[in-house]
Amino acid sequence: MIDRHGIECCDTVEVHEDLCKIVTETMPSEDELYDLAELFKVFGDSTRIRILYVLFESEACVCDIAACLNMSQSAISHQLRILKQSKLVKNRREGKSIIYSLADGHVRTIIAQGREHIEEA
Amino acid sequence: MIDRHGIECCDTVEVHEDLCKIVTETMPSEDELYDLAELFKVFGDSTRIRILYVLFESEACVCDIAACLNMSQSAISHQLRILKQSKLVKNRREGKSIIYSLADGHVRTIIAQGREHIEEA
DNA sequence: AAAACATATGAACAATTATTCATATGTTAA
DNA sequence: TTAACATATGAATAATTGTTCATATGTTTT
Repeated sequence: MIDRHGIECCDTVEVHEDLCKIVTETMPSEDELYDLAELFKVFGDSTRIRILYVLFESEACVCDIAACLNMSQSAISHQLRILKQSKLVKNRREGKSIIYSLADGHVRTIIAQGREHIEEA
Repeated sequence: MIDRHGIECCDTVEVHEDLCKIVTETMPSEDELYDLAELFKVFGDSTRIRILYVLFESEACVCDIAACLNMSQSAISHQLRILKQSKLVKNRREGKSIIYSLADGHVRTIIAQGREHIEEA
């Protein structure tokens, strides 16, 4: 049995083909897989996770977050942009400041599940 | 008010300092933040997500997974190594093959939450 | 109006990473 | 033992990404 890369494959052909059939049926679309990976990439940076932990406690403006995390305004602003693009965070203007807050309950759940996994392992 | 980067910060000093205090208390340790980010990075690649979707259906050997996803054996093997390091996947030998399977229920939960978030947005 | 404040953003650089290619390791069959 | 099979892995390359620096945008105060 030869796959499309020209590599011979192991001999359990029946199981093999059944599995491929089921998988191609249940696998999300290319677009959705891409979006999913993009979403998890956003969680894959400790600066962004720290920002989310700040917002777990309270909404906050950019300079508050920067001060709490002891990082530059620019770095935080760039990261907030990414968090906002993936709709994990929303913002509103209040005078000169822009106040950021969590957009969604999923953020907490996803991070909680991640921590559980790590603690178990 | 000047933060440690020498940038002037906004004027709401009281709220500001209270928030910083609470945040530093509730924020996980540096090590745990790093581990968390590392874990989510693993989900942040569509090839690895596809591999997980294969394993949602059934345990499978490397060449089965490669064939299902139409990718090279080497690419899949490299990615399985990363999935195993983060304990999302486990393996056992069976003759010439190495059979991979999900290590944990958290994998399904985390991916399900991710999909929910995307569908809502 | 100008000055000060708060945030956003483009360019650049360093660091990380996914895949390919070649090859090594380990298992089974002849 | 030798050949074939299944998987793992090191090196190399291309692509992505986080931060800094400089500067732009938008708001408020004087």
